[in-house]
Amino acid sequence: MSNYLILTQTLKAAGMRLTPQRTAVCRFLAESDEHPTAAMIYDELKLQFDSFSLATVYNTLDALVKLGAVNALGGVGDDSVHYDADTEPHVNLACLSCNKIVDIPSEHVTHLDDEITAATGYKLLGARVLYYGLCPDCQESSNR
Amino acid sequence: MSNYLILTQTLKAAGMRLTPQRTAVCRFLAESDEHPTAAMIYDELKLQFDSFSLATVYNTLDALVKLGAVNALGGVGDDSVHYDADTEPHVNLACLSCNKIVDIPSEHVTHLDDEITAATGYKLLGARVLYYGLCPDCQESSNR
DNA sequence: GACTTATTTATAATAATTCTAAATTTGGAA
DNA sequence: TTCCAAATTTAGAATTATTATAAATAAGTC
Repeated sequence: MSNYLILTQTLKAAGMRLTPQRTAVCRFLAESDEHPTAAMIYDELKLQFDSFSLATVYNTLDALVKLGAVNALGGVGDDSVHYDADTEPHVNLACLSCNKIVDIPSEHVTHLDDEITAATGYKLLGARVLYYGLCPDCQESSNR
Repeated sequence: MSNYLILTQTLKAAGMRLTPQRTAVCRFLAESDEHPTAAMIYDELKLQFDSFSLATVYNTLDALVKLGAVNALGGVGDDSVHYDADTEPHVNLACLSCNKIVDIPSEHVTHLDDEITAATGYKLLGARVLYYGLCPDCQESSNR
């Protein structure tokens, strides 16, 4: 199932209405791999509606986060929260020089959930695994 | 070497002056396992100084984070950043209901560095592994 | 089509963090 | 020690992401 359908069906299954604004937020999230902020989503989508409000963006994002379909990534360098529609276990890897964030799959991260649940009894709702470093390109640049 | 000395020596090694305010922030961080916020540190330490400013707390914390001696944990449920003086590989586990954060050691997290370096060629400089969910106590409360 | 309720909108309110400029303190040099 | 330049602290103002509010609008149901 496409990521877009997962998001919209998640909202519907929770008894929420599928308004044009909400489906637009879901589509934008699903089609982006840029980990957008609420403001980035708003700036883009307001062009598509006669009127459109940041509050609607937050409303939709909060619902998706609470439903576990989207991860909120806070404290990533700038001071706003980035959203990631990929909730499969993976590592976010940020380059401190060029500020790109890439997703990478990880053998060990896929096992973390089970390990943590077994060790603590917490009910896990989400995770953020964020590494910082210098990407290969920027390592080169800094050597020149 | 004690955690307190690591923090103060890190500041000194970076050419920063060891003022009484800064050493107090370092001591508080080193002796706390509560992952305090800037406001929590300020509220406690202002009792020890005739005058004391939140800006000084932020100044010191920002320096320690940039130097890699402290991790900043944002987006944890309340809307302020928590600080963790333990930079050894471990999992931070936050409860979204009571906002407590606990540290837990993890077999898998200790191997993540090697795995990521091998897979990507990045030069890793730091990491934050944050899980969030409901602690056993809060799961009970929400069932009542 | 009318009704009930959820949702959207625009704006105001809140609160964490950053900025600013003046006053103070620091560590080094004479 | 005393002086000096530079770093630091302070208090408060400014900024800004997010949340709350209340009136207007749209959805889904009968």
